[in-house]
Amino acid sequence: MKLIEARQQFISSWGAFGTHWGINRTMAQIHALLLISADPLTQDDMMEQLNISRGNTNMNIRELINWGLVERVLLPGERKEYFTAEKDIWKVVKQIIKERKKRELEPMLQLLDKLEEVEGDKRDKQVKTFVDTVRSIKKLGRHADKTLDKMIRAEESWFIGTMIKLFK
Amino acid sequence: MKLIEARQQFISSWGAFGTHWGINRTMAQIHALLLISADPLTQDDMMEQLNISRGNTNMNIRELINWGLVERVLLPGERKEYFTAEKDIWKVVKQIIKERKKRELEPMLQLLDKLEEVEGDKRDKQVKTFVDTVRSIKKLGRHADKTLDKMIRAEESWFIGTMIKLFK
DNA sequence: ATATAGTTTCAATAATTATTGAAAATTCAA
DNA sequence: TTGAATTTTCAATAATTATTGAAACTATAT
Repeated sequence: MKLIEARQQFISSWGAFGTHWGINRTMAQIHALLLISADPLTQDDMMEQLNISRGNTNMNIRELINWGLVERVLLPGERKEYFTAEKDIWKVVKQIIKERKKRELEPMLQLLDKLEEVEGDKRDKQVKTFVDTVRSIKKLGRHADKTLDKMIRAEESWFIGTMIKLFK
Repeated sequence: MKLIEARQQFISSWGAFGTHWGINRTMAQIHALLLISADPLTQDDMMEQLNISRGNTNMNIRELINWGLVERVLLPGERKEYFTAEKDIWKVVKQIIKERKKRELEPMLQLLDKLEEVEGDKRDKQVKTFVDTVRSIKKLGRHADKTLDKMIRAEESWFIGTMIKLFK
């Protein structure tokens, strides 16, 4: 397979993969393109390579910057802005975990705290089932939260080494 | 907060949560409803409680069954089908991991194997960047795959105990 | 200051995805 | 069998989400 075709496939499946995880296709494709580009790219480079409009490109680049996955690079003497993605995949994964934890897991845990205090007689089967479900989700959620916290701070080598020992 | 309101909030946020992870709102809401229902429900129960059509209910129940999160229950003497969700949250999490691993992680790893064999001179900067990126994603992906395999087989108590020691 | 290159915004539109509801198929009891 | 109850399918429609492109804005060079 030629490089050009392999790149195309990579970008396209990264995009499809993203959509399965609640990330829009274009955002995932821009990320993919930057991951496999040796040098920083301009908006126009991305528009051309991915066949997308200027507005779409711009919005999704900024979203990737918000996620901490892409950064602006200023090349000396150049007027245009360039963009580059973190290439260290372990760092990328940690960054995504960090963001999703903050955006989704933490608010969910806060809600569960509130819902656990529902009024009513625990001898009522419906009340009991509700409270039990909320409690058990909360318990697992809190463990996940702590575990992910530690992962975010861990080195890849440590992580992989430990996992190998643990799960051998 | 009254039970009725708490249930409503739980269902609604479980639905919103799902949409952030590529799961459709209705499917997540049906799952939520079953999780907090003491007894099995019929399609009509769900239609009424969630205000959704028969077709939508039916399709999403079957999808939940495909995911291994819900099962049909036949009550003696009853003509109608009843449905119930696994209440053990650790089992639910393991089942979701198992399915997503099979549906998304494994095909991605297969693709990466193929893409790694791209033609071209490794001294070419573009080729090198592409291959390096593919390799590093593959490496981390394989570790994740193995780790998740072990998780799927683990007991919750074992998992939590180990994680606490590990990450204390 | 003005012109030009570059970036951002956002209303309009397109594309995608979810939902409905009625018809078809299935199941089961009489 | 027949027919009522129940489940399933799927074309049509609605709702949601993504994308465009042109205008507004900003930064920089002359």
